[in-house]
Amino acid sequence: MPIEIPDVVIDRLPLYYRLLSRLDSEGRSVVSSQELGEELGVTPAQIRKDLSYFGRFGKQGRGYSVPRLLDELKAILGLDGRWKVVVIGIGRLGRAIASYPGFEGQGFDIIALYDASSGLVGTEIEGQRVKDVATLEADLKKTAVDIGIVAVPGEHAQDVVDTLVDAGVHAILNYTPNRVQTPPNVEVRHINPVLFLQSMTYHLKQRRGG
Amino acid sequence: MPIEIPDVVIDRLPLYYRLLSRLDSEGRSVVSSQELGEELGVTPAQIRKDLSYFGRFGKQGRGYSVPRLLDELKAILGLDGRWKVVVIGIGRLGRAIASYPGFEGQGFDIIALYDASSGLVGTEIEGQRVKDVATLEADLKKTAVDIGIVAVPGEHAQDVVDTLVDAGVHAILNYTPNRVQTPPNVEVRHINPVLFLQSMTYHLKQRRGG
DNA sequence: GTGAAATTGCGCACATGCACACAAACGCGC
DNA sequence: GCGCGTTTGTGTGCATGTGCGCAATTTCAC
Ligand SMILES: NC(=O)c1ccc[n+]([C@@H]2O[C@H](COP(=O)([O-])OP(=O)(O)OC[C@H]3O[C@@H](n4cnc5c(N)ncnc54)[C@H](O)[C@@H]3O)[C@@H](O)[C@H]2O)c1
Ligand SMILES: NC(=O)c1ccc[n+]([C@@H]2O[C@H](COP(=O)([O-])OP(=O)(O)OC[C@H]3O[C@@H](n4cnc5c(N)ncnc54)[C@H](O)[C@@H]3O)[C@@H](O)[C@H]2O)c1
Repeated sequence: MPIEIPDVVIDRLPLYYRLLSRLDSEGRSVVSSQELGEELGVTPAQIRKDLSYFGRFGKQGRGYSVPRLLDELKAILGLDGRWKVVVIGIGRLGRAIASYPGFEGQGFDIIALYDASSGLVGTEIEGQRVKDVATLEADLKKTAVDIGIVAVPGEHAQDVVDTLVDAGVHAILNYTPNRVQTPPNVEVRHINPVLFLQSMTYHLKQRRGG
Repeated sequence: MPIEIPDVVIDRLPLYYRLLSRLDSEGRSVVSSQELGEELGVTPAQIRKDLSYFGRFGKQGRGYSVPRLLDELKAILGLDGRWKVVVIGIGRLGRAIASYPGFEGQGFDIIALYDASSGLVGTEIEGQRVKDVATLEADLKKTAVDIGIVAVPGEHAQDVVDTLVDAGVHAILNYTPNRVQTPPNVEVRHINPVLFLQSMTYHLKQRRGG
């Protein structure tokens, strides 16, 4: 690997991908970095530079072929296959996640749901039988899973993550407010709406007080 | 305002705040930037510099008083009062949000729930009567609201946001996958788990393919 | 076929954010 | 009250990321 690709670039690619998907479904065949930039609120130069890390996909004087660029991004991000996902913690949030069509639609197959409550285990949620979290470890050893989505109460997050990581899961989406420790070769993303609210209140306060 | 405070700094303050809250509840009275840094995975210098934008809260040779620093952060972030929040779209996700105790516990009062479905309007969710979204505009004019949480289907997000913004709401937490346009004086945060998954798959692919 | 308009890819300069390192300040033990 | 270990606040250099500007290339009209 000659050049190292910055993480900020990787984080922007899904945004490009999403916009390209929309343009493609609208039948657009060509688009310029200018137009992409306007739509996403970033500079055209930014987009061109980001894409140039991976190849020369555009044509001068014309722009980018929408289906071509979409395919390239698909390959770069690994969205040309399907990924196996499990959800742990099928409470109110977990149920919303399990029923969200946006995951399946984007190549993420929710192959199992896990909970610890005896009242829930065995029931059907969105056509899936909820399994006992006690069987998670054994299941993971039988069937490799790519991504774990964690929606248990915060105090159990680390335990669940440890089980996932020990069984070879290398990507975790953590909905609990607790930070979890993982080895460096595991990707973790935290979703905590309260942190967003708290940074917004700073700005609200600024606007008022001056 | 002599110095401009970078947004990245503001975004880190809630992390510090959360850790300080925990330490405070554990009875800790003093903490060093070293220890804060270890816990959060950032350098001690980073933390000291961030805090120094707002004042000199530490004591050399000792560290920071936990209750003192907690109070300072509370004041800086505007968490010393309460904020009025409404949730629009009381589907599966909206219900999970409405029932999440983490908002009330941090000073965010969910004062009303809105939906468009006649089947939902009038029903009780978590002790709140679901109101008709048609009354949102009029309600906002009567009672000022600080933050709007949007959990409607993506295609209605812009409409709902326009209503909120027109009525003077300056902070929006958008759970839909659609980006929304707002004037520059409105704070918007997007929560889109799919974007996280898609950046994680890039890294997963890297690890496999090399 | 030729000139004009458009748009990419990229070198380069600038801005921003981060970590280091150190003087100044504090607490504690004796 | 003095010296030693600790830790802050900040000046400074460095790395990283962003935007500008332009040559090279392509399209299109006539
Ligand atoms: N509801 C929200 O909008 C929201 C928002 C942000 C964060 N969160 C976080 O998401 C998590 C879940 O929230 P919720 O509202 O769905 O809570 P919930 O109480 O409705 O659901 C939690 C579920 O996890 C199960 N569980 C408990 N321990 C478990 C374990 N060790 N293994 C597997 N399952 C276990 C419980 O049986 C329950 O079904 C919490 O950490 C919460 O802080 C929720
Ligand atoms: N469920 C998830 O985990 C999840 C995850 C990520 C994103 N999202 C997004 O969150 C949003 C809601 O998801 P959901 O699973 O709760 O969907 P849902 O269909 O269960 O709920 C949507 C609710 O919005 C109401 N609604 C529709 N139009 C409205 C309007 N104009 N004003 C007010 N209310 C209106 C509907 O009556 C319904 O009750 C969607 O945009 C979805 O893409 C959901």
